[in-house]
Amino acid sequence: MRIKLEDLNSLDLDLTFSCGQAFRWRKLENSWIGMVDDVLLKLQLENNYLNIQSSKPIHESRVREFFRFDDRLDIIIKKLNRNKEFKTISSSIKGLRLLRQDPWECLISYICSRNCKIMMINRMLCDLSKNFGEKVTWGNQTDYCFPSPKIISKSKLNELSRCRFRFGKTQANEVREIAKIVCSKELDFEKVKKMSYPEAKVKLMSIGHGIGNKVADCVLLFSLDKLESFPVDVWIARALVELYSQKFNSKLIDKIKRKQNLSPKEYTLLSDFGRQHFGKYAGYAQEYIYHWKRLRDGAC
DNA sequence: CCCCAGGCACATT
DNA sequence: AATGTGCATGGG
Repeated sequence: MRIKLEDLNSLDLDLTFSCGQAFRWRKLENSWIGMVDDVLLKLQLENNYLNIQSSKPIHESRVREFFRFDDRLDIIIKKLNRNKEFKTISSSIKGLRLLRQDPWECLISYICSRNCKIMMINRMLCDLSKNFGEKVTWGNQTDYCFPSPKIISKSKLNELSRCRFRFGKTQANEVREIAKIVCSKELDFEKVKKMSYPEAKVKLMSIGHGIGNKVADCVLLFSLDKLESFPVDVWIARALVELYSQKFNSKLIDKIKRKQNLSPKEYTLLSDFGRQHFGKYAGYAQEYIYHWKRLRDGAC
């Protein structure tokens, strides 16, 4: 199968899969390999086409949904470019798309992301999949489905904590507790998806077990269609200081430069700034700024 | 050996 | 409401 792209700037696979939004995709020569639902995909760009090979049939509409091809990237970037600081950034980053990920996998991914390097996040999620997910083999490629909430909820803490979590059994327990809450439908992603951004964020944060401001905003942006979400991590905070220093007081700026943790109020101040500044596509701006700042400061 | 990484929960002030 | 601390892995 192949999907015709709007133009050459509407998709860059390297940027989209290595910018730190999704964690289990891998590059093999000229293509990217990973899972969508229980299907193993091999993706390749060729001129204006996205070529898709899959371990079993997958509908084109599902791939379009995953890549958010319903978002007109050219129009979104054009709107964001009215901000002159952003225009400079976006001029060097073409074809970075937000993905529409599975909310359950996305939530666990960002639980694992806390205070952790991206390389280690990748590994934790691959450990989880390899140890608890269903194996998929296709030719000489092997991958694993992300384990269901049910499987994780019934796992033993000792086995779960073999997945090399940043905070060991404490974090394994968080993952398992969240799995139980998802199984019980106390957290129903389809319902959260229908809520407004503020309502949805309150709902996610009410769960606890490691879901704070940052984790909630990432899940809302990357899997629950809340494109106005503007997650603030250390990189975004530093980028905002660099780009818009005149907008913040010197105490906050100093705190960010010293790499001290932000209070909930300070988080909200920065996230609200992003939203007010960039509007309903603030999340796209966030991801471009995140990638730009990391590249600039030589993050690995 | 040192450092610190897409934070959060909880105790203390 | 702000600040401090435990969490406890593993790569550079």
